[in-house]
Amino acid sequence: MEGHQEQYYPPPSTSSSLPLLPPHPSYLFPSSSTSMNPPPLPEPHHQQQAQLPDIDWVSLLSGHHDHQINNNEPAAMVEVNNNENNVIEAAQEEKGSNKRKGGEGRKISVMKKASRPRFAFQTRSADDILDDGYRWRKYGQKAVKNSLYPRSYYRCTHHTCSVKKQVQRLSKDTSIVVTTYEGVHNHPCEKLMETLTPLLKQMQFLSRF
DNA sequence: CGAGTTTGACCAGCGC
DNA sequence: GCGCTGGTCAAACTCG
Repeated sequence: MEGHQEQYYPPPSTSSSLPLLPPHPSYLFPSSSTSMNPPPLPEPHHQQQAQLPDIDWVSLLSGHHDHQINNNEPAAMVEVNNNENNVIEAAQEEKGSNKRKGGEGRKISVMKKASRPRFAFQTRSADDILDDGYRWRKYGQKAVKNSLYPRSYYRCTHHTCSVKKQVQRLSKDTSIVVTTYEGVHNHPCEKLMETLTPLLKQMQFLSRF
């Protein structure tokens, strides 16, 4: 686990009743529909403790399933802050020249994985896919050990954006969907722009008077 | 026909 | 070294 620094939301030591929210688009956009209802915020920490089953967050975030979190409190949200470096772009360039399935490309993607911030959070939803305002393309699905439900892998469809997310439903509580975001979008959210553009125009119009 | 999804194959990392 | 597992690729397929 070198190069990883895990942060928990909320931090185990805090007594605040509301969790800190990571800068994540799902908190800006409605889920599961195009309505403007508030997005599904994580429940307060004490409620999480009472209701949610144990989740192997380390496994979720690191892709490794044998580790355990020492802290006994289940986290509502976990951020893994890695050192941001420029491996990503270098990797993408090299990836383009690599036509082989797996192989070197795989090695590069692992480097990428170790260098990007990741946020995991869970929501209660009947739908696996949260409508977070961005467009995603599914590129894989895998059966996961100790889980009845497969894990789905998505990539942001924006051509300059390499953000990924994993979506998995908990087998212990099938109403809970765990979403792990990897990376940060380098472009505005399409739905946010769609929503705000007419408002901004109206504001500009009104500000003339 | 283009964009997105499905799915089997491949590879790397890790534990034993 | 081997087997297991997670993550990714890419051809085939589906859908609007």
